[in-house]
Amino acid sequence: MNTALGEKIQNLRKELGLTLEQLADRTESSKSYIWELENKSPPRPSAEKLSKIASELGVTMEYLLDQEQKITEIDATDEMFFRKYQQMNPAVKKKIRRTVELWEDEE
Amino acid sequence: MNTALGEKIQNLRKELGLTLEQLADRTESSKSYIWELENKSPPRPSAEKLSKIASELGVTMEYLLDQEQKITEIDATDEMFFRKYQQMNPAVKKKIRRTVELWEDEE
DNA sequence: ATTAAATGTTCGGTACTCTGAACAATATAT
DNA sequence: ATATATTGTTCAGAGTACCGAACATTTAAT
Repeated sequence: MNTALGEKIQNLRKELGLTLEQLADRTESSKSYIWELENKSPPRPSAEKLSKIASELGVTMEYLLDQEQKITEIDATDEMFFRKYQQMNPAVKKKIRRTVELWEDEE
Repeated sequence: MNTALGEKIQNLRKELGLTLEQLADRTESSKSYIWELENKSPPRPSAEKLSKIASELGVTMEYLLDQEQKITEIDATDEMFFRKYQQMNPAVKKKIRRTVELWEDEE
């Protein structure tokens, strides 16, 4: 059985191409526990753990917890793009920003 | 002994003129537990509880937890970039996304 | 000054978080 | 096809989040 929180974590983890162990290491967790969060019900992690996990996945804790789909003006595709962008290293980010500036006025 | 999180909760609670019992009732907690959070060390509440408490106190979980940890605050520059990106028309957005994908693995 | 009401504190117990280590499955190489 | 490295899954147990109920202190009233 799968919960909303578990699905979100798993989706984000895979988007970032991380294994359970990698995410576990980066969040001072065990991989068995990350697995439980993703697959077992109901996951009820500590605020500390969830904070680290959210941070590593590039989202807020609120996003992970929000049961009902948050009604936000942010389009899902854009959001995914932004997460991906955020994870990139500063030099590449800068390059992207400069490039985008060139296209700023394009129709 | 008092921790950062405990102090923040207590300060906010008193600012709002709430008793332990009132805050407990509004967050599906017991007053003894709220007291522990405020006064005992180290407080390590579940994400669920902290979410309700933060919501009731009118702050984010991140604010309550924020101290030395909190690695990935959303960078202001990134956020500005994202705003700009969102305003652009769909065709250009797509072009940007494709470009970024190409640079995804760059050093 | 006494009493009652409201608020805060302590404490024992239950249920659950989180771990390490073993086991299972899948991917990758030879 | 077989071996081995990588990733995912299960599980027993240590430690603690969280509760209810008793106890203590402060506040407010008479």
